[in-house]
Amino acid sequence: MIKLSTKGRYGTRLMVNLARHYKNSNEPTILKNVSEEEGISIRYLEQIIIPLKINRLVKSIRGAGGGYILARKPTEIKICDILHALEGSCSLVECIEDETFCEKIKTCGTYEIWKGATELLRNYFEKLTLQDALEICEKKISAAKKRPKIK
Amino acid sequence: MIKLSTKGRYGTRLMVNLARHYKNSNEPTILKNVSEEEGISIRYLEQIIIPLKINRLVKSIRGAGGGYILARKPTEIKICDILHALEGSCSLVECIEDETFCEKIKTCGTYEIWKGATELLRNYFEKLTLQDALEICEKKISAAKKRPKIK
DNA sequence: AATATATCAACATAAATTTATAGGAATTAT
DNA sequence: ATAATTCCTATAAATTTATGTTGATATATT
Repeated sequence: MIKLSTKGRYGTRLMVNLARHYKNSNEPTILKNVSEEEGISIRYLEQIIIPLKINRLVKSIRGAGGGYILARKPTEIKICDILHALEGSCSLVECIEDETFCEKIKTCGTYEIWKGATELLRNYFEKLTLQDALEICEKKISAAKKRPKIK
Repeated sequence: MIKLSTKGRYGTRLMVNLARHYKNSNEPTILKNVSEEEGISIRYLEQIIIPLKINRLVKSIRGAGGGYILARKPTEIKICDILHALEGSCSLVECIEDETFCEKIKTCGTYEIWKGATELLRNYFEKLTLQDALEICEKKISAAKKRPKIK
């Protein structure tokens, strides 16, 4: 019903992946590796990373030894920035961004409901950064190592 | 990026429309009228109302003089019920409903982020009822009447 | 200088899902 | 009987999701 698109999901995972490498070294990360680690095809990643580059969330380095790196520190990249870059909006329904989208706004009983939900989400994603995602991620990985899967 | 589907949007508007008639009389409302008032095709409304009927949010009366009526009072129908009926879930990503959907959950840094957002939304839609939508709607309509559009 | 590695770009296409329309069968009040 | 209405199934159109192809461009390594 309310679904985050694959672009949003994959794009965020791509950014978290870059953030992990960013922390370990400043070497650029190649999409081939991201593809293998995240299980997303390179072709699709190529399409998804374009808006992230346009919005200056990542930098590309061409040629052999090239790849992608974060344009800023993980603490300075909000999840909201990523979602916004990947589709230009974070609103649940078109009419919130574009009031001409639906002529019934003036008497619609649902408009305010979707607007409230959109603001909740926007506020939530404004407060979260890549750093938060990174910390969640590393916590889970180290927990998985300490408690190795039996059987 | 994060979009409410037309089923969710139209279905909720359909329910608000029924709620308005519910208040005024107990006569069943026909989809033809809803279609004209909401600007949504009858054929599409017919499809959308099926899950609402299955989930006992509306009752249908067949034949001439038939139509649809709310199964319960507007105060007793949560927006969450409607959204849930229309797709079986209110979660932003599949993996929250179905943990087998993605094998990377154990180490994914984004899972908790989407889960948090989903819970925010769910909590929000749990607290809102059709009655709330109805009140917003009537407030707007009476405001529009008092202050008629000049020009 | 040649080679290998990557991004970059512009397409094309295919599969899946969502959105929307269409035709007619079944049911019921009048 | 007739008209009104839901109910059921099919299909069309649009969009999203994903892969494939070809080749240009940039750069590190040999």
